[in-house]
Amino acid sequence: MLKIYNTLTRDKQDFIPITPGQVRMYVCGMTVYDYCHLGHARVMVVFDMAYRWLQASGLEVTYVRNITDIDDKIIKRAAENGESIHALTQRFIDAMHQDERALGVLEPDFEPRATQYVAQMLDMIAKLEANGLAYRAADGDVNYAVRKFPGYGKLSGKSLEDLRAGERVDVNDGKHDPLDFVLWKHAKEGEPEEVKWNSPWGKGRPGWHIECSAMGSEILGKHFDIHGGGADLQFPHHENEIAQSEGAHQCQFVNVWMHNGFVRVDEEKMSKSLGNFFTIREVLKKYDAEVVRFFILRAHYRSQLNYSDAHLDDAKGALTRLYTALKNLTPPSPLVRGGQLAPPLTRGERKRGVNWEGLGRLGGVAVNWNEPHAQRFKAAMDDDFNTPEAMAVLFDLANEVNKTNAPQLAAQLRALGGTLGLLQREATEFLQGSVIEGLSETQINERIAARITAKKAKNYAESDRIRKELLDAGIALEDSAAGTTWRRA
RNA sequence: GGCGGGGUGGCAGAGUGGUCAUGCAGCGGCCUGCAAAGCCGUGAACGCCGGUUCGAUUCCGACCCCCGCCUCCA
Repeated sequence: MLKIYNTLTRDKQDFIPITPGQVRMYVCGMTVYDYCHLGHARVMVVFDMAYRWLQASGLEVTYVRNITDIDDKIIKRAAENGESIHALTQRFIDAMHQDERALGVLEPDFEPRATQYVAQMLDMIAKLEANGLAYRAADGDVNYAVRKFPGYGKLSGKSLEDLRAGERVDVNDGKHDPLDFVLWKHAKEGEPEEVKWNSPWGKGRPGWHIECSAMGSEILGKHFDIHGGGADLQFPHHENEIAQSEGAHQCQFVNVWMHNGFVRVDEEKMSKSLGNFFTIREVLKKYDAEVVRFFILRAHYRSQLNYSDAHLDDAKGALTRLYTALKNLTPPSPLVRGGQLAPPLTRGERKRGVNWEGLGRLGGVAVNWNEPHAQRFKAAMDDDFNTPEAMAVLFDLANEVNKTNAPQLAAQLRALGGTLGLLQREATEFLQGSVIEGLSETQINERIAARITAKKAKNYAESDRIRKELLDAGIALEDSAAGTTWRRA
């Protein structure tokens, strides 16, 4: 039985879908005005992991992750660049998809863009107004009247009084209460036509919070199973979503709220506002994408994760151990193409019936769920997606593989790794790496041949010299009964 | 200040009322021409102070420290 920690109730509870056998999950995605950083990578990977595990558990999952493609920062950035909003957002949406594919993140079932759901947002604002929860302020904006919604603060555990005490808000602009938030921003002079929509309240654009409420309920319904996002969205974003959705529909919005922990750098939260972020593409120049995915999944999704090169190196070493166990023992996933990390199935592929058909079927290698390691793995994952524990099982299994050389255990290792989106490549491809600086594969093989000749002549000084030379070039040699192989050091 | 989450061995990171996390690093051994990889063995931890208990890192209380949210933020 899968248990999930629910931020709303602050405890781990059995996960019971609203509709038996089906899960509807919504995750707050990116605001696309820049490249994604490692913090975004964590959201993508963490909820991709959850998506995979829910499916592996036999549930039919509808996964929605939105794109915010209208927002103050976007407008500002487009103006700075002298490019249209659409051109800017499309550019970064494309970049985001590239990053996701590299990290082995499956495409969500729906990726709605805010600008495509303005009608639904207006509809929702109208409902809120009709229910006495929204009002038009003197400055023309339509605001949510926080005081009128009795449950406000239930997610974040804050009361309106608490919030007011700690207020650092500026004096305002027509709000009845400083904590009221904007649902509809009225258009101002000088703003491009591209960011204006007609509404009963005049031309303008939607506030950020209403976007997710509207897209979520439009695609998944008024009441759905799981809503996720980064821990920083808990307040006010998710709190406001609850106020909007429950205020408009008069029913419970979401059963389980999931929040992932932050990525930190030098003991500080990594964020755009602090300017201390590493973009995914920057990191991928230096580290294999699967190493990054492994690094993220090696920590529990709710804990904080400190980023540093040393930690990435550590993750690389650990993943190398797993792939070493797989070396020469199992075929790679047939779905791996061109050395890429387990690529996502496209919607088309899934419609044609290409899917996992149960746990671990990613690469066509099925998990044997009766096997003890698989049972431990499942128990760990069912306990609030305890990926660190599940990975420990993977290492235990790797040890068994190394001892026994049993192909079925190696296949099991690969299959279990597949449920996390890991270990689907050919082992030597991972171990040797796609980019070798300085030496070509031919050159490496020439050196190895020369060393073998020297060894046969018992000229160990020369063979050791060649080995050292290659090691200095980042190539480690390994002799075995079957011959000499190499990997990147 | 309010609310929330933490402090585990050299590093990373799970977990548990009473023999094992796991990975990297260390140490000893096997294997090897020597290495590497692998295997076997091994040292090393639970912020501080009380309490409950036969026994607490794990439960309870106080204290210290750290982090996040309260402003856009994954």
